[in-house]
Amino acid sequence: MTPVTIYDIAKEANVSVSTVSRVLNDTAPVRASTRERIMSIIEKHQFQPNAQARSLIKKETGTIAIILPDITNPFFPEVFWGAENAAREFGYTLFLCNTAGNTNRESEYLSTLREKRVDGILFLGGRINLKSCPQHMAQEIIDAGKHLPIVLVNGNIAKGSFHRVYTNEGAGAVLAAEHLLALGHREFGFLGGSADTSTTMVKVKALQKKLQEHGLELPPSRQRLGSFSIEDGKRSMTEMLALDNPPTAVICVNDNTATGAIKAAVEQGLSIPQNISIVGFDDTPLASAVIPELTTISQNTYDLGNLGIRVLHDLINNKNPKKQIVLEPKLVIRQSTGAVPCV
Amino acid sequence: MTPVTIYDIAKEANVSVSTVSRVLNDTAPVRASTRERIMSIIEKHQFQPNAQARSLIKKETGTIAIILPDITNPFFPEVFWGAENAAREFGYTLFLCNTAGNTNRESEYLSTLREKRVDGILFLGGRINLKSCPQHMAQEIIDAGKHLPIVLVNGNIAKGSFHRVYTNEGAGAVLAAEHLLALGHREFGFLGGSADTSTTMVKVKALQKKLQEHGLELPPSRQRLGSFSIEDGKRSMTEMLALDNPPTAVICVNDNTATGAIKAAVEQGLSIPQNISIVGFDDTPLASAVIPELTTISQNTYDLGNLGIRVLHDLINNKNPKKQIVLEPKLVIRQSTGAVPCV
DNA sequence: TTCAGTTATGAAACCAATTTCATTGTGATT
DNA sequence: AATCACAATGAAATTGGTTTCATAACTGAA
Repeated sequence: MTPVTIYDIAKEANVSVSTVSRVLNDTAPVRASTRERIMSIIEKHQFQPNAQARSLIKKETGTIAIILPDITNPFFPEVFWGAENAAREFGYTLFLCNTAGNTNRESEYLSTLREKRVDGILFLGGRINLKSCPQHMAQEIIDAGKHLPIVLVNGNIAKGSFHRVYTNEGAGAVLAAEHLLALGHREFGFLGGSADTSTTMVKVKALQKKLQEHGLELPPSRQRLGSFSIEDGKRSMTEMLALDNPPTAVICVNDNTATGAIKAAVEQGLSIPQNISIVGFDDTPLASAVIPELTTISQNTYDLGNLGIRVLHDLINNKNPKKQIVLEPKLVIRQSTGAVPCV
Repeated sequence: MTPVTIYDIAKEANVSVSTVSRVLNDTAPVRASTRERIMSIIEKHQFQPNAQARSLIKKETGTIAIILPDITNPFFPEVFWGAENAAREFGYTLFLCNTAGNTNRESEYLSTLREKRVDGILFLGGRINLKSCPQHMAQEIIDAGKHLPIVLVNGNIAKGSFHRVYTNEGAGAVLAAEHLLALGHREFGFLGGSADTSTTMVKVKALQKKLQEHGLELPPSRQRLGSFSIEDGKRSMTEMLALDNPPTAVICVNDNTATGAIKAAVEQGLSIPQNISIVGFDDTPLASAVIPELTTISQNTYDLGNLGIRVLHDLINNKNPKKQIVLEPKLVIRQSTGAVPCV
């Protein structure tokens, strides 16, 4: 039951623990015959050195944590997958910490992770995604940052000096707008997300600016915020369709809400894209699963995680990575957008 | 930069480390004034005890690993979420390990996790989901099981004596069949999954048996296996619709393939459920996102993870949990099934 | 006042590895 | 044969905590 230790191996092989350690880590020459004898004893007992003891002295755990709001949102598993593959390259194991948008949970995890001496933290969403995350609200994150490397993905903290990897979401909103403008649309709507998240407001702002350039506007009645869920997208879209002047083109904060929007439109007897065009965001698997398939803005989700870990790895090894990496989104045209309907 | 240790605290407070440890763990009475003095020094330095050092002597890490095939498959995030909430109750942090169906990766993770002395492992999919996972193929898992507690979720290993939590998937297939039989269907098809996974074959077997009871059969031409993806579901469904005698009711291995099936049917100009009925499996978010919404078999995905951790926790604490927990699936009727079309 | 029983504390052992330093053995060079 | 370089190994310190054991100080009862 009690696991065998390096001392047990040493004893059975009639050598000192130093020698066993050398065999284990190939850190100094050991006579071939001795090495083989030790190895066979290791095999026999299926001995595995205790990583706790090792990291105690090495001052590194080979462990990184990913903190994110909601793994059941299909955007995040893709980020995780990108992160995990990079982590594997460098030999890290990953803690996954869901905060469920709960600030307490965020703080708790931050504290636990510091106790467990993770080598670094990849932080997505939560507080760092607030429209403005003021310093006092992010104190635990800033404090944690003093003790270990942290990389922020798709977010920021006012006055924080964290390394960041993020998508230019404003540019994404502009891509969507340009696509719809080219199709002749002039009546726009925006759907989903909550007003205190930057992922929402950055898009709204960029969209408004772009429309203004074309002498168009995005009236408050055609901005319906809320949460990031399918249900909420559906509800909001239903409301928007009941307006006196409903939009002919709707841009959504993510694919979830866009899916909800499609459902609402279909329920109202509308055809997509004949009667109304809908654009999603993120290009999650949902985008191509839905009928009609969603035109959406892809944001290199996999790379967000993958690059995040690479930056973190450099940070851990004092390699001075670039402070910011900005990824440019792409427009993916599918079936949910088309020419403006004739009036 | 170098983190402060319990020795630093002790020195600054003019006490021994034992006393600081007592304050930290409340393991023996400490004079109030001393306690306060120590506490304030701890606060001042934001001292956090090193969990590595602690677990070295306590022989527990407060860490559990979840091994699963593919976190981007929407079934698994829900399992993880259930697991995480139970884990939090007991104070565990979770490693997440994606194997991507790769046996090597599975073995590697198993080895790393043992080195890192996780308190236990929750194992889903992968080898344990093979139609028959023979002992020699699962040797690493069995070996790992000798050294630490493992709970299998939705899977099994021949001759292994692991604790298990799983859904009665055969019963789920029967529920789907009964629903469709009641709607008058007599021409059935089955879609998706790979022939060497038990999650696929259990359903096929149960379905065949049920149909036989009604004097019906499931000919090989109407069983199209493959992978678990949307794309594959679509491809298989297209093939099946090209048969001389296409089915009027199709049961799918999961919601992904069912979604693919819907897309294929729609592409062929069929209406659902007027021309053909489709049933999914798992009740993932996809099931209610898709249009028409999927009739599907719900398998208490959240509980699978949540109960899995509870069993594991009992196992870790020698509390002798039940060897098996079987969850019964439920039929969720939505829009993708209807009466058999008149001939 | 003395004795027992707590309360409060420190010294040192322990956990399981790595690493430094010292020592011995070996073969090659002069 | 003496010297040197390096191969091969062990003893002991170190990492940062927890825990046991011993002891000093205090409290209340006899």
